[in-house]
Amino acid sequence: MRHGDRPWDTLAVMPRSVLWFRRDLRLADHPALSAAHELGDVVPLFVIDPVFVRTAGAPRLAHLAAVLRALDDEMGGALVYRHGDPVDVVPALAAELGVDHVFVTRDHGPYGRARDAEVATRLAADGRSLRGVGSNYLVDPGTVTKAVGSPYAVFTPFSKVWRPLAEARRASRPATPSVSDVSWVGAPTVRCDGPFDAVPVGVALPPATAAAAHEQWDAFVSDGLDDYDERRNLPGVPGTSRLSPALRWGVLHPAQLADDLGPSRSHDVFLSELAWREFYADVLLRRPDTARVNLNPKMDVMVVDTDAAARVRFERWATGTTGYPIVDAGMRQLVATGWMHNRVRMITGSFLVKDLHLPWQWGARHFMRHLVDGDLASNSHGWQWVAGTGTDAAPYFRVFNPTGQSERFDPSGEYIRRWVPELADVPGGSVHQPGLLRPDAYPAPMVDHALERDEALVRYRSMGVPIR
DNA sequence: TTTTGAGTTGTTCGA
DNA sequence: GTCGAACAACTCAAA
Repeated sequence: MRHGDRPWDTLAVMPRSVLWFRRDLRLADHPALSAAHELGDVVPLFVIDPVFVRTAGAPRLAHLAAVLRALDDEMGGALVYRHGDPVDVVPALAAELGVDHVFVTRDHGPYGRARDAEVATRLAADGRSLRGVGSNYLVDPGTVTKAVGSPYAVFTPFSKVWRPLAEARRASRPATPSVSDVSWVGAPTVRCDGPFDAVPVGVALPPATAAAAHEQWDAFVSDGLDDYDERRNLPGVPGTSRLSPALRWGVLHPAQLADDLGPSRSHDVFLSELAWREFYADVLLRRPDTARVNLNPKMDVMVVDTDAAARVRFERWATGTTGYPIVDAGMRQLVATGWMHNRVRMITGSFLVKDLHLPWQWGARHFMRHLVDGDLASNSHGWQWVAGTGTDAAPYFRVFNPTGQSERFDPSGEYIRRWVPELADVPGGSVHQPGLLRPDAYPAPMVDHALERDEALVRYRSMGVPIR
């Protein structure tokens, strides 16, 4: 928008508030929207924050752009985009519009909380307010505590407290105003431009519209959810909902998924996965530094490799040329599509930490750059779980065997053949055996798993301190 | 107050 | 091939 160009002056109605969208890119089941709507006409805003654009890979940006386009369409093209640091942009827009309130869904991440605190301060200096309503979770991070008030560091006790709270949240939520009831006050002269328009889209992205996400969920509920317990671990079959990107951006709220869950074992396992997401958000809220450092400080003395040779090993891992088919398949699926099956996230993660002896932070950063569903809390603590530095109560000697995992969870080799095309002709189960595969076309295993497993155990034992 | 038992996702070895 | 033990020892709630 050019300086001095004030489209608001020509509007027939005066907006009463701004709804600043961040990770809540939907119109249904949206408490902040409901609250804003009660005050009157709403200006919907999305701020293109250079901090995000800088750190996000192409599929991530492309998916976000598609989601925003879909949301904008639902609002009849009213969505207002602004570029820049929200700390400057949001108070400036509120002043320009003369609105007293900026509504948001509360953000519980380290960056989001610091940003929102600063925005709130700036708005308050002007006599305006930032009003946080609702969250992207069934239970707000920070609510689940032990009897003494301290947070949980182990999942199972957390989830026992979480479940009834989640059910209460699911059962009681504000009515969603119908889209036609909301008076969006947009500005047609303010277009989405800049980095988003230049995003190359060469991969199949997750559903961007709320309708498509709901359709995908309904399809999963009718065909998949009942077998979730068994099939979720098989990367070669569509046994998961694949809705993590929709949850990441708030195209769906987890309450909408929980609505359809019953008492069966498989449904319960799915609810547990939602609980894990909320557990990790809770841990990161209470320990914002654990996106970078070990949750368990006793693990800080653990020796990891960071020299030039380590960087070379990291490159082979990142490019999917380790010579371990299941690892390479996963790493290539990640880069090609912006998504990786969860079972394979664990296998590739374990390989980076325990076979290559690299810092989990290197793997976490790579995942965050590429994952369309990349969520700081789930990603950081998923990695810490694999590395044995985080919330896992199990001892350190749990080391994944990439070949064994491959044989167990991709027995037919279907997943491997899909993502490692040079092995497409290798028949049946022989596709799991590294070192015996097309030596002309496929790399030999870069390390010997048995040796590196021993090396990892030696390093853990040599810390000379209790593990926890 | 102290003790006890279970804890997302594992592997290997030896009987 | 299947099965239990060993790996080694923290957190948390219930008894």
